[in-house]
Amino acid sequence: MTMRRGKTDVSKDDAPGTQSLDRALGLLRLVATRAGRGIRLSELVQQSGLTKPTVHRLLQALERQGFLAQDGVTKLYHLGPESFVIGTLAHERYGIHRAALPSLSRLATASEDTAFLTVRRDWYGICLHRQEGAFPIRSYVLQAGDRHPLGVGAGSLAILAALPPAEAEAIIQHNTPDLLARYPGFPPERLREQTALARANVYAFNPGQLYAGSWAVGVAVVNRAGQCEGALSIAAIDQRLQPARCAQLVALLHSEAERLAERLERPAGATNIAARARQNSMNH
Amino acid sequence: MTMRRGKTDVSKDDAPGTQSLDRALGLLRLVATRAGRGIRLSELVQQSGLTKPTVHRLLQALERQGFLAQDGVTKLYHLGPESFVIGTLAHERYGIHRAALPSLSRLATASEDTAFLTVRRDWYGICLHRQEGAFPIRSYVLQAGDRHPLGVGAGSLAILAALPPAEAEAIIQHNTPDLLARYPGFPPERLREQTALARANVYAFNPGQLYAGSWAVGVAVVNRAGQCEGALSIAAIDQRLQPARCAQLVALLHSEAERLAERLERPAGATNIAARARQNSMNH
DNA sequence: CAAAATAAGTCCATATAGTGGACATCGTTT
DNA sequence: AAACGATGTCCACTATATGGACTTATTTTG
Repeated sequence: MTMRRGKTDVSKDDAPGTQSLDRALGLLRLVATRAGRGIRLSELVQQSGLTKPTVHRLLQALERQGFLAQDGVTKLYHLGPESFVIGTLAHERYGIHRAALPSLSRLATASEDTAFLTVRRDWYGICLHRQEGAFPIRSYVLQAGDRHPLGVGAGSLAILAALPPAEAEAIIQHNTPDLLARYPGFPPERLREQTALARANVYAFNPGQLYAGSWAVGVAVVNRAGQCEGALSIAAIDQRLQPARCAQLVALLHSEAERLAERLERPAGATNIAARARQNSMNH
Repeated sequence: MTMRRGKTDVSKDDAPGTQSLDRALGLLRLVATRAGRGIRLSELVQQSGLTKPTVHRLLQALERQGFLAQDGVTKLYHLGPESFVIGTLAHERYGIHRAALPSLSRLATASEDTAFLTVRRDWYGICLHRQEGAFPIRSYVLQAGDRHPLGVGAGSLAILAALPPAEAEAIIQHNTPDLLARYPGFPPERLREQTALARANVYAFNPGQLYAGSWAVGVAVVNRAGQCEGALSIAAIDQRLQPARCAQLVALLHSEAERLAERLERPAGATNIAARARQNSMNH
């Protein structure tokens, strides 16, 4: 999440020829983090570590191109229509979100708590969707757009545990500095234990480690090829995740994860690939 | 669609301080155009008018950031996971796509032809989704991601006709050079006639003007505030769009457009608990 | 209601960061 | 096995993005 300028740059954006592009896309991602709420220029300056003129200029360009939109009154920056279009078109390849919506609805309705869809991206888990249930006490610990190191949070941990052990270990090692610096509740050693436990249980459990009182359970969505596509999870206050109920919810999650995996096997509107490919030669 | 380098630059990307960013985002958009199919480096070079090293470097950066992904075997560039994430998060603000899917399914099933969702972006109409029906003869004139000047195509024309006349006229004037250069079937004068006709009919009709034999009808999706959010359309071969059947399809489109408009009135991101709970019954 | 503080937005001299011609490499076609 | 077409790389040059200093708008405070 750090984007320092100058030689002290920590993040390894060191490939040449594209500094401003990296910066701009980083900003775009930051705005996405606050999806629906909007974000102020000053906060972007602070979060990115860039100077104000630079941030402003990049935001202007992103807005001109339609990837961002600024509210004329509040001055808050939001995702723009092009972001929506791009994402909609990407759905053809990464359609888990669309496919997961019914499952999330059912989970939220049945459990009355909050259901989440998390996907992996590099060494992080990203919350793509949050579906609230009827129960009146809700935690706002995890919002759509939030990204945490894999293993931090129930859905994220479920994904980590579903990966080949060697890969999971490599990810933990990669994330170690970040974990030590920003996640006091998640020392790498503890993450290893919990990953092993989650692997054995075939579900992940987070008893309020990120924020006390905010508990959650999650299960991975694994396709026929054995690859993990994401995770479904349910968060609730601790009283509502005691063993008996927890087991029920895990069963529910497993059943929905399986349904979702099946649905992913056959992408909804897609025609057969060969026909599509042949169509390409039609365009001049 | 033109991105020439040097002083001859035609497109007015002339705001300073962000040349490479503009170029990169243009490339991202080009890749999105070929969503699902992928696009070659050489084609991007050709389409963008940029040099090969530049395109390559920008693509590398976009890939490093996750907005693009390159197929290791075919070398084709596709939209990457970050594009999907960004778009998913933007859905909260621009959710017409998600909301329209059931309508598109019903339209494709009922008509057996191909149903489209088109949205406006600046002076263009963008095809966001294509839902194929059972009828075996299908045209591939319009694909998800394609963008044409507003008025070119049934959905696009429906949007143009739904705008305030003054705005529509401004759009046509803005697009005039592009229309004359690239759309021989759509001289501005003809577009004016057709817009007026579509406005009077409350549906748009395209009798194979883009490609002979590929006919289509479209209607605008207008919210309670009178704003046009997009358009639904159906394309078929000419034999299947003769007056009697055309009238049927228009009726079908109107009913779906109305349902969609209603659904858009209560955005999914609203905090209202009751509304949320009601949203849950979306699962089919 | 001034005055101070905080935020957004702008300018322009400077050097750093991106550019593209030329070259290297890989895979396919004849 | 030689020619072609495509992707990918290098590096000298200068066009380009940068950010310190400044202005303007909006909110908070004494």
